[in-house]
Amino acid sequence: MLTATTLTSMADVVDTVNMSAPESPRPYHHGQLRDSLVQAGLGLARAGGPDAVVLRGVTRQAGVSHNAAYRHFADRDELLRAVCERCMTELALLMEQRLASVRTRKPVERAWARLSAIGRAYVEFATTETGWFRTAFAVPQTTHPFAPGEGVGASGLGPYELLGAGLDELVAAGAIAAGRRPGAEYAAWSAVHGLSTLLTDGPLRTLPPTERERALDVVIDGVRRGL
Amino acid sequence: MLTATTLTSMADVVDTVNMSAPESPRPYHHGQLRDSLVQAGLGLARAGGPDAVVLRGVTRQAGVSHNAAYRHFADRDELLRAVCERCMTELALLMEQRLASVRTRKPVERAWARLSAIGRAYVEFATTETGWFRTAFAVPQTTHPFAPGEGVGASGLGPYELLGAGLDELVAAGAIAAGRRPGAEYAAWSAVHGLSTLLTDGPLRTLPPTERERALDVVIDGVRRGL
DNA sequence: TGTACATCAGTGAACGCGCGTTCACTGATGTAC
DNA sequence: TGTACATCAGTGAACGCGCGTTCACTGATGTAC
Repeated sequence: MLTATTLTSMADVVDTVNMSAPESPRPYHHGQLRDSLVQAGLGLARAGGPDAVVLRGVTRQAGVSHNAAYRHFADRDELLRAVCERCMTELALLMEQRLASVRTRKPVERAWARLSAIGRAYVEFATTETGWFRTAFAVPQTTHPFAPGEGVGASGLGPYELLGAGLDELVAAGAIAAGRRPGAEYAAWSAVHGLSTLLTDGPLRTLPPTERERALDVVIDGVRRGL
Repeated sequence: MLTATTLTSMADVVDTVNMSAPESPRPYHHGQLRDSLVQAGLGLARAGGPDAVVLRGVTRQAGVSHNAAYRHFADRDELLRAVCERCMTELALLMEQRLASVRTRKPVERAWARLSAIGRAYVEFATTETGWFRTAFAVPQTTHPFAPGEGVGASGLGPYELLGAGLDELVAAGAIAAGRRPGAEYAAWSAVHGLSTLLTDGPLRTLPPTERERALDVVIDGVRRGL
């Protein structure tokens, strides 16, 4: 059940929404307002992070009166939740995309390359789509995090499950001992998530690109050695 | 130049500010309003994070009209910056405190224990003082991050320098090869920072305490093995 | 030591902003007969 | 096939909130003579 588009095509969708609104005077009944509002929210999140996802903003972009949103969302939180989930999906999609381009065939080498791709995609997403990255993790506190089946990519797996699968592959390929598998998510995930937040909102946000690359190499290598 | 108090005493200070305001009718000239405002900001940050540090809030708590703040800060950002720095100081102080209680004498063992203490203090701060932790890293974007001498603890070192010193000790003690030292901050810092944010604002925020401990162990162990 | 006066540190009222949310409403749609 | 009517999906005006910031002001302080 893939509803979100890929990274590149997403920009087009958002632009389309922006541009078509003033052109053709929409009929009284919008038809797919809910989708349009989430789409608009995605655009706002991309540029300004979770705080930019406001009811009046999305309705404005959809060319509709502000309280029309209440026909589709109970309140702002419900809208934000929907947008957060889509951001998570975008992350999953990028991870899948980067995973798919791993060419190596040798099992052990391949398993490591895939884990590395997962981690690098994560950091890539954070640095190139900072607004979405921040939004993906800004789920309203009332929400139970990571309900199964939410924010999943084309494979039906979310970012967290993709990481888990990557670690499983490592064991299956004999790259790491099965005894090292339990809890490995914590180490790997913490490392890439930490680097991501340090580079985007944190004290490393002014790091020049070459140094960013170096930091990424060190972190990915650290995870591998740590396992 | 140690201005901030320790973790435990800080609560008392904030409470004192809260309670003394209505009791004694303050003279027209406050005397140390700037300090009081930052102190109040620290209290707000503790409970509600960076967004809670608002001009009208700190002046309210200091028992002063809202625009009195403009005698001491150019705008809200300047106030927030001051509060952020104090939060960073609190983090440094906790790290120093936990470092000081490392008893082991054997050099190699001691160096590892000290690095572990640094990492654990970091995560402890994030989970027990979440508001301060979030605020410490919410420095307004206009600020250059980590200007030297800012947010330092009693030793004159900030959190980042403390970590660097810990890694240096590891080399000095012969616990790790000197060749592994460059860039090691990135790996270690990313790991503990990532776990901290996942546990506080992220998808791991609902993890039960015992599982949190386990995650922390895995991450700290992963850093050590990674080095 | 006394006094005029500049300077400093507060006050209180007001403005404008954008927001979430509610209200009574109206136009469009679909369904039962 | 035609029509009454319930239901759905929008509209537009309004409320209240808390915020940052500015304005003209006033009380307190300190300093030059």
